[in-house]
Amino acid sequence: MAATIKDIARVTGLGLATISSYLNGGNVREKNRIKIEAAIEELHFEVNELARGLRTNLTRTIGVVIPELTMLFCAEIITAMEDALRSHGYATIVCDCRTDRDREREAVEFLMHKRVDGLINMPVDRTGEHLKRFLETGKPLVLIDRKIEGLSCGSVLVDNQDAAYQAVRHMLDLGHRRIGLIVGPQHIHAARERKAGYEKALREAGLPVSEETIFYGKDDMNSGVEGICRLVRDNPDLTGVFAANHAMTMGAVIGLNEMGISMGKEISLVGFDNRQFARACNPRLTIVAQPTDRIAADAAGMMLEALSGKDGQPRTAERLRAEILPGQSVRDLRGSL
Amino acid sequence: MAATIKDIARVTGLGLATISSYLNGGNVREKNRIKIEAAIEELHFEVNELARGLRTNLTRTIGVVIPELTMLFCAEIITAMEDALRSHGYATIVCDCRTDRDREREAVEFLMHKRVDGLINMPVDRTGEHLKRFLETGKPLVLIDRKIEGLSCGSVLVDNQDAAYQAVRHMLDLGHRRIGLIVGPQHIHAARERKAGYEKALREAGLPVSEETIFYGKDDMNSGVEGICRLVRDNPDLTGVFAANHAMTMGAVIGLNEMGISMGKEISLVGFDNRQFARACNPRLTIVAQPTDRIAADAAGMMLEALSGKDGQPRTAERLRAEILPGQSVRDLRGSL
DNA sequence: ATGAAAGCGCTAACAA
DNA sequence: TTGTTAGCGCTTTCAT
Repeated sequence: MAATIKDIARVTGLGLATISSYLNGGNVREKNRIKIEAAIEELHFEVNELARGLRTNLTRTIGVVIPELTMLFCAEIITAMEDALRSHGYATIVCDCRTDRDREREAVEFLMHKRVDGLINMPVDRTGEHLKRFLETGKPLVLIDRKIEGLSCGSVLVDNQDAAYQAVRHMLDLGHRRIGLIVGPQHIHAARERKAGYEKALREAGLPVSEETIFYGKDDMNSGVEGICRLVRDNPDLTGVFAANHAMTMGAVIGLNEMGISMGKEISLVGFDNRQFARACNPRLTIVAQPTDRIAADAAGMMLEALSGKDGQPRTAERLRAEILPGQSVRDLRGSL
Repeated sequence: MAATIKDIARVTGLGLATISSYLNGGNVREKNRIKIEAAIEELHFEVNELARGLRTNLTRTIGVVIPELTMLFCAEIITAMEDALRSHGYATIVCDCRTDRDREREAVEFLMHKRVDGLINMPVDRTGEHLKRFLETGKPLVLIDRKIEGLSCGSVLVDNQDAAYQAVRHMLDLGHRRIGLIVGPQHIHAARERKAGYEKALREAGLPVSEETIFYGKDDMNSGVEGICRLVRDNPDLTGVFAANHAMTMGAVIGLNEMGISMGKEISLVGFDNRQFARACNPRLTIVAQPTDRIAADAAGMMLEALSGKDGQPRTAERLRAEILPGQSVRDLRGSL
C-alpha cells in the first residue's frame, strides 16, 4: 500500500543506498536530489520508522513513568515534555503507576519491552531497584522531582528545602510564631527536604521545632484533612500551617471548611502547587508553586541531548527554585502584638 | 546483545517456525514446548516487537489525541484507558493538542507516521477533517466526549442534555425560579446539548428561557469569571447559576469570591465535574460529574474489540449518564415562599 | 556519489 | 507438528 524506498528507487532509477543516503542527510548530487524529492512527493512516501528502527535498534520513542497523571503537577510536566519531545520526532509513552511500586516496576519493564530509546521517571520506589535493568541497557535515564542516591543518571529537581523555607518564612514575616507542618512520608526525599526547610526557617527565627506541630501524612488529600484537624485540635496556640504538597493542601482547605474554621482569619495556611486551585479558594490561597514548565523543558532537553550526542548517560543534576505566590490566606499578625 | 529466535532455534535444535508458532500460541509438541521455555528462560529472550511489527504491520500501539491533559476530566480518562490498554500489551501514545485545531491535525499525522494500530480522539475540530486520512487506513477510531456527524466510527459520549437537565432540575426542586447558565461555544456539540438540557428543565417547569440569563463562554476559567459577573450584574433577580463545564465552574467560584458574593446564600451554583474541587469549595459545591472511569473503560474496550476481532471499524455509540452530587452550594428557597 | 547485496528479528507460505 | 525459505522496509558495508 504505502510507498517504500524501493518504489522511489524504481521511479528515479537510482539505487537504494542513494535514497537512503538522501533520507539521512547524506550527500546526493543536486540532479538526483531533485528527482528523489519529486518521487517522494508523487508517491506520498513516508519512511517506515518501524523498519528503520529494526536496523538501527532505535524506536524514536521515550517512555515516561509517573505516579499519578491526575496530579496536576504531573500533567503539566507531561504536557510540556511531550510537546518538546514530539517536536523532535519522538513519541512519548506515558505510564501511570498509581503511586504503586509494583506497577512502577511493571511499567518500566513494559517500556523496555517496547524498546524505548530513553526513560524519564518520577520515581515512586526510592531504592531505584526498578531501574537497574534499564540502566544496564546504557540508554539515557532522567529522573524528575525525586532523586535516588547512587544512581548515575540525569535529574531535574526542585529545591524543596528552599520551597518550604520560603513558605514558612512568609508566615514568620507576618508575625506567626506557632506554625504547623503537614508533610509527606519521610522516606521520600522531597518530603524530608521540605521538612528540613520548615525547620530551618523556624530555627533561624529562634523558634523551637516541636514534633507536636508536625503531621506526617501520605501525600494524599485525606492526609491533609486529617492533618489539619489533628494539628488544630492538639495545638490551641497554632496560628498558621504549611501544607507541603498539593493533595494535602486541598485536604487542609477541605478540613478547615468542614471544621467551620475560617482560613486566613482563625488559621492561616500556605499551600503547595496549583495556581488555579489557589485562585479558586476563598480567600485566595497563598502557595509556593513549582516551575513545572522549566522542569519539563530541562528534562526533555537533557534527554534529547543524551540521545543526539553519543555522550551516553546524562549526569547533570538540575536544581530549580520554587516561587511563592501570595494570596489572602495568611493573616497579618504584626498589628496584634 | 539480546537473544533472538535464532538463538532459541539453535539451542533447542528446532526450526524457526516452531519457535514462532510457540510464541504465537500455535500447537507445539509438549517435549519441544518445555525445551523452548527452558531456552527462553536461559537466554532471557524477549520477542522484538519491532521486528514482529515490521512483518505484521502492527505496532501494538494506540494513539490518543486530547485537548488538554491538564483538564482533570482528560487525565482521569487517560489514566484508566492507558491502564486497560497496557494490560492487553498495547502502549499508549498521548498527544495533547492544547485545544488547537492545527496542533490536533499535526498530532494525528504524527501518530499515523508512528503507525499506531488505532486512534482514540476527543476531537477539537468539529468538522473531523483531521481524521479523514486516518480513516482511510481502515484502522479503528473511537471518539470520546464529542461526536462528529457523518463519521463512521465508534464513540463514547455522555448524555450532556440529561446532565444539564439534572443540574437545573435540582435547583428548580429547591425553589429557584430565575436560573442562569454559563455554557461553552455553541458550535461544540456537548455545549449545545447542555444548553438544551437547561432549556428543557426550565420549560418543563413552565418557566421562560431568556437569552439574558445565558452566558456563552469559551470553556475556560476566565469565561467562568466573566460569565458569573455578567449574569449577576445583568439579572438582579437571579438566584442560581449552572456552570456547564469544569473550567468555567472554577471560574464561577472565583468570580463569586472576587465579587464578595457568598455562594449558596446570595447566589446558588451548580458546577460540572471534579469531585475533589467540589469538596474543597466553601461551602461544598454541588456538581454533576461525568463517569470518567466508565468512559475510559468503554472506549478502551471498544478499541480492543475492534483490534482483536476483524470486524474493522467499530460503530457502536455508547451514551453514558452523569450523576448529580449534592453539596451545600444551592440554597433551599422553598421556605421563603 | 552511487549501486549491489547482506541482514536487522520476525512471520507466513509451503513442504515435508 | 515441524523445517525451509522468502520477505517486511530499511540501513550499511563494500565495491565501483
